[in-house]
Amino acid sequence: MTQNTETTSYKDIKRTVLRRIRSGEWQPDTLLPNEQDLAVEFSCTRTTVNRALRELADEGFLERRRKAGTRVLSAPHRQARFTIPLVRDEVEALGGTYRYALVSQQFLPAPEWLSARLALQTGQAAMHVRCMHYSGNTPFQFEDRWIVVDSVPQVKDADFSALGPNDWLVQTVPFTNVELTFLASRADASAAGFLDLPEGEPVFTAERITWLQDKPVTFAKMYFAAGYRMTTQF
Amino acid sequence: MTQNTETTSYKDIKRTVLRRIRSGEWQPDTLLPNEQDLAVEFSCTRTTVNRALRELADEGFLERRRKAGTRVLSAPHRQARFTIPLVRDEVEALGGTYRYALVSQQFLPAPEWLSARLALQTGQAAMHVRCMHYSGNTPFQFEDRWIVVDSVPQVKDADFSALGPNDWLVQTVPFTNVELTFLASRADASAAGFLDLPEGEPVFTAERITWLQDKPVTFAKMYFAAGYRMTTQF
DNA sequence: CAGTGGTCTAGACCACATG
DNA sequence: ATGTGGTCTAGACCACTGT
Repeated sequence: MTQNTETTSYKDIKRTVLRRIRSGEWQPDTLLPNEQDLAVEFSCTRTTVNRALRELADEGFLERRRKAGTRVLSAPHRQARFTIPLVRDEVEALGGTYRYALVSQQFLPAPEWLSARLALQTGQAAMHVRCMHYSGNTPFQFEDRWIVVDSVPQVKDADFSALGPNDWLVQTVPFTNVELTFLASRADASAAGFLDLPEGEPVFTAERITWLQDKPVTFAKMYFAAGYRMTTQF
Repeated sequence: MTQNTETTSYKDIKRTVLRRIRSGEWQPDTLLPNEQDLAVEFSCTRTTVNRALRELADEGFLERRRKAGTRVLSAPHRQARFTIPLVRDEVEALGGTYRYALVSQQFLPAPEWLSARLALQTGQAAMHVRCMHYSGNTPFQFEDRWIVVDSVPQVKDADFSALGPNDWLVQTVPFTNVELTFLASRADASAAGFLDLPEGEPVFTAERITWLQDKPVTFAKMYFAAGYRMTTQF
């Protein structure tokens, strides 16, 4: 029997199981039939059932334990997954027209706080870029970014007046590790000015540090406009 | 050949591949050998290699396309995964001693903003609970929660003086859907008081709405203490 | 067209946790 | 002690897509 005829595939099984959970047929805490029985019900091998249930467990819907069996999770320990879209995509998804503007671009020795944060040598060269992302003419995000010159020598000749530093980096250097942090900060004078907020206003802020095999590439701080919410459903 | 002797398992393969990526042996954009060749290298079946590579692709390290092969992702489109731990666990993970305190518990008709948010009938009954979570004697989180009585009738007799409403809910009602939102808000008088902040201070805030099969169960707003950061690495 | 990953089968042994 | 999920094998056919 091949898999593209009327046979049940692991995706069909996932769909069916999910439907039973959402419809309430399998309430939270319900113990599912074991893999062998489900294999009979779906007329496929246990391997296929196993894959379906394993993925549903990965996604946080089921809990599986040897001997105890598989049950519907009542209080999903599910991880929240936030897609971190590119600013442009996010603006357009909200129905706006994306516009980029460079604020300043300057070649400087890394300040002490940055050296400490990224484990740089004192006074290592860095490119400091500040820029704005708009939705139409409404400020959407103010970006304050440092790029480590030793890790990205090409940045000395880069021009960020048309292409944003994030897009430029993605095209130029790969990276292997990312640390992403969310916090609430207070708008300082420049952020407040660019985002058109009173100074001291709460601002949702994301910090992103990127490495290429243990070499720090960039540190970016992104200040979002008033009212920004980061939402996920699961 | 069985899988627990010295044979390579899919986890070994994942580890090895990840090591090669992180060490730079397989730079971003590198094309990996095909599954058959890797199966020979690791002396296992293609099925096993497939599982390892498939999972690494799910986790955002690789990109796989038929005919084109498998390559190392240069700019991972990876989703950020935030584990949302229970407050108690989070406090203890940071080395603190967790302490809970009830602030107020009151049986009220749902206010208009809540009815709108959860699609309730006007004036539907709700339980309003406010409480504090401490790390030692330091405020950690202020929680402001509404529980929909029609969805959770038992809440009429619940007593939140010792057990927090979140723990109580987890033990009492299952839920199937969650919406989680992060934002930066301004500390109002009561949040500021409980968190020991100046009024108007930026506060990292999480909102959580929970449903059981389309019936809204609870709305919770959690205000974190000053300096709170939510971090993930990937 | 041909090469790559995607999936399924049928069977096996094993690890683990519960009763 | 035993039932459940966890994993592997060996082989097969298929789906997609780049050349």
